[in-house]
Amino acid sequence: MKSINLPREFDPAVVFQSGQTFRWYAIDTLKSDWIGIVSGRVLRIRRHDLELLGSLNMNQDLEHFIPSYFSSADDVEMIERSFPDSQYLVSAVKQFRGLRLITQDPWECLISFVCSINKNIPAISKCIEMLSARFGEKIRSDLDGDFFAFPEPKRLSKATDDELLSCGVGFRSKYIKYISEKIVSSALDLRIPYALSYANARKYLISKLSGLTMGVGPKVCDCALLFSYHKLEAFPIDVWMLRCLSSHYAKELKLNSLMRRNAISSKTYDLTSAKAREYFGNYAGYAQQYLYMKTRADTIRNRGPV
DNA sequence: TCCCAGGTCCTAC
DNA sequence: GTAGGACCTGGG
Repeated sequence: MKSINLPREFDPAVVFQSGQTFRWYAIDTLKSDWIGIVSGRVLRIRRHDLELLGSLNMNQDLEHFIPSYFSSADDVEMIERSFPDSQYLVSAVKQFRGLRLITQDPWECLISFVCSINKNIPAISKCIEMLSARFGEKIRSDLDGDFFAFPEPKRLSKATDDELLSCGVGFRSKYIKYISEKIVSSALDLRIPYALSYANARKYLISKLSGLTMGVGPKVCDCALLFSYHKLEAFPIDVWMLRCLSSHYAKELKLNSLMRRNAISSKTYDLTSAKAREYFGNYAGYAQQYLYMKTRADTIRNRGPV
């Protein structure tokens, strides 16, 4: 299997620890060697080369898939030049050089971020692994240990509540069921948002999936739009971004007392993310990701791992 | 043991 | 319309 070159501005240790994706694992202490399970494939990255170690279908077209998954067409230098003049953002970009927003499968991304609700990152990864091991197809590979693809909507729609609960999804089980049933019944078509603008794609997903105990609120929706549909204006606001915006951008964004609690209303969310899009520009999603990483790193340095 | 986690939904006011 | 609480479960 010949190896495929990755984008020049790409640091796996940054990209895979940025909370965009939950199925990449460092296999050396220096974090230069990684294994990931992506869309039915087992991939390995060593420095800047990528190999395919296993797949549901060995004839898969990696030459096409890899540039798309790693968003090779993104001109990161141009994106950074488009950012506003902000010292905090400049230092974040410097600290996390090599970051890219990857382009994942929307279904896996959506369910992963539904699983992320009120969980920490290690717990999210574990939950997704358990779902895959229980409901996903086994991937043929030469490596020790078994690898499983992320389960298909059809399989999850048939899962019983007890089966889902055994994977640690907790109260999110009903969300997972509803969403997969909507896809199986064609009431929701995850291909549609590709062709829509950010605003319309968001309207589509929210109209199909918000309320009615579907579990997709503004934050989960923005994560799907940014991390799988590559809508780079999307600016997901979570607890970390709330802290970041209120500590560093309260004046620039004219925010008043965001941090009432560890949550914001959907109206405040929409207002705040609109201001952030205006301030950070067309690539606000990239700015968000740099800021997310810096805010977490600063917090961890001050008070230990979170 | 306790607090909190890449939020969302529901209820009471 | 919105503030406050509940929610499964597990990591630290």
